[in-house]
Amino acid sequence: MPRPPKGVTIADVAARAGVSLSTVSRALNGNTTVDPALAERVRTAAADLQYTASPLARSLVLGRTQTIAVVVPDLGNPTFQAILRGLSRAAAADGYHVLIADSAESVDEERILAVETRRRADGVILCAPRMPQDELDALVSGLGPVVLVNRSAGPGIPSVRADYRAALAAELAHLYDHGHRRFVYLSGIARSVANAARLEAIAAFRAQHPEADVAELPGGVDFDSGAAAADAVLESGATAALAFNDLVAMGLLSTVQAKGCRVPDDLSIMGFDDIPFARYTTPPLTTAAVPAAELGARAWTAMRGLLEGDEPAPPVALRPELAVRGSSGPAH
Amino acid sequence: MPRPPKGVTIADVAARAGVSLSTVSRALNGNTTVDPALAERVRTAAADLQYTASPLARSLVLGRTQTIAVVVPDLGNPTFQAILRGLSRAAAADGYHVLIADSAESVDEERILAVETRRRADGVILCAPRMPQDELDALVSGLGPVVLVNRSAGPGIPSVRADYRAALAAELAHLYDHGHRRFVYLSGIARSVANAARLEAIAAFRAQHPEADVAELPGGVDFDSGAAAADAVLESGATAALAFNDLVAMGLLSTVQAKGCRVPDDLSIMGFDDIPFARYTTPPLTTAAVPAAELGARAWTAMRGLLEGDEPAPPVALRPELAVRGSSGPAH
DNA sequence: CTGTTAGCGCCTTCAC
DNA sequence: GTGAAGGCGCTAACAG
Repeated sequence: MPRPPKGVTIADVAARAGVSLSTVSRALNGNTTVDPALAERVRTAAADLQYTASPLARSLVLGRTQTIAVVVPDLGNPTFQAILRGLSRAAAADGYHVLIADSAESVDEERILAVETRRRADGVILCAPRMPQDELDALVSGLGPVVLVNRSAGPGIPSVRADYRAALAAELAHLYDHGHRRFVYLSGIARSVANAARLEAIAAFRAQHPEADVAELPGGVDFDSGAAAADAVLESGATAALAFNDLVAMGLLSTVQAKGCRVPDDLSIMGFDDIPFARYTTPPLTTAAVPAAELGARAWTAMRGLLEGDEPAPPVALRPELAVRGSSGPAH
Repeated sequence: MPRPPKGVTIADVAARAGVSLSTVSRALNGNTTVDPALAERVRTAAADLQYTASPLARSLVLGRTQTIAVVVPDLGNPTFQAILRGLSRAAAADGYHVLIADSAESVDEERILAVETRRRADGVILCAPRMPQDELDALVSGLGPVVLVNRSAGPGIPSVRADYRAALAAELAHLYDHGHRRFVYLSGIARSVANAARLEAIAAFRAQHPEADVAELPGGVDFDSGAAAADAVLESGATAALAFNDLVAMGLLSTVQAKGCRVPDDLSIMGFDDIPFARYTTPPLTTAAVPAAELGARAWTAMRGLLEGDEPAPPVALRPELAVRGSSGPAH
């Protein structure tokens, strides 16, 4: 029902209203002043025919698609889902559509998809955590309107990110204040910027608290990596474990408990991200709440600015808030 | 780097190769037989100029966009995320792009978005669990290629769904076989088809086992609704609770345990969906594993068939598999 | 204020 | 096999 019967074009409307194509175009776009009587005739004709201008034809002539592309490494990752959600709703509120592309964690695909989707959209919002900096720089340089999520690349490119460094620093400080002196950090992907930021925070912490001991344990990004690290964590003698993200923390939490370790009495565990289920573990997971949906919304805001010809927005760094829950407590 | 400097058009390629526009078009599309030598010249010219045909112009003249639209009620819902993920990857494998639209749980928006995105895409895949059947029928009738997820609407409209009825029946049977006779079902949204399917399964179960008692408790779809139902469940005297979905089950699980109820000894709890975290609760949640990603992939397959002019694919109903984990056990 | 004329960039009959 | 011309549906100069 709600669709134009076959292919009603602007010419049909013009014919029915007894005016020219341009008049229809103008009346419908409220562009130039059109005689109110004619405008009305056009509008009713359009309504009768259920006419809507073809977005394709419009895009071609206007040079803009009212669409933005979003490239993410994995649609299955809760963080990107939240970003996408915030982004999508913010863009929709401004009448923009969202084209998504899942690179399946492949850097090559990320590059290809960015270029390809760019041609169907007015700009691209890029989440490319693993792409080497030089490749990223090269990519964005020729891409037109780009907003980076959790990355940066030169002053002209807006970037929204979560301040991982500050967040991990807050976690460490919180634990330190509660008497913890021996920590273990389960690192994520070694070469990611997100991991680098965590390491910076750790380095600063070590400098500030020479008596504290922060061990690093290589790991992955998922539940299983956390589970796999359980023995090593327990053997380390640490009283507190900081995981690269909530999934890792949950894997660790679940596994150490199964081995008889009491959380938080024997071991405090902190995650990172505050994915929806973090509050539902037993005990609920203490974590740094990354405002992913807001990150997405901010990414859109920056993109909209670019599209409207504003100066590139300054980088925004959202400070994750510490969500203290049951998985962390004082050291014993 | 990887982008055409400004706006390289087919004419530029033609000029550089010393041929006509048509030849370029043909050579690049491998359409008609083109002199191999010329074709090669065209290809190198195109490569030199980094030329790629404008998808917009192509879409306009060809009448297809190589894009499909997906309308979901909430991008934040793990089930739709999984569907989207499977869909997106399957479509990408066939060279199609995905335009997403989040209706924010609004039926009105669903309708509007479906119509609107349809014009920018070759077809739309619709997840509209709450839309009344008559509205749905009216909507799809004029929409062109449509595939429905977890809904159906007439023989011409392909539909992929999870067989919720069979799945809940399997859950009930499993519990019954383990000695349970008093059940409580936490219903989801009353008017949803997904809930109706569950109720059918319950009705059949009651008919088959008159001695069993299945109480219904009205509820919602999220963790909090499950938590809120905890007291009522405990007071009901049931030995097994079946939740509308995993979120509800997790809320219930967490809350009854906090009240001292032992799971599964005092109460067996079963969820529905098998969202990624279901296996990570304590104890791990028994649930019916809805193959959401495959549902998405199948939706794409059906859509591709439509796009290629095949007969509408017959409805597919994927039978969720029972994932028996720690939250369920024999009745005591 | 309105109609006519060019394109936007591409593909596809038509003649050659 | 190749080029020239027309048109996909629409908007933006131009006249009038």
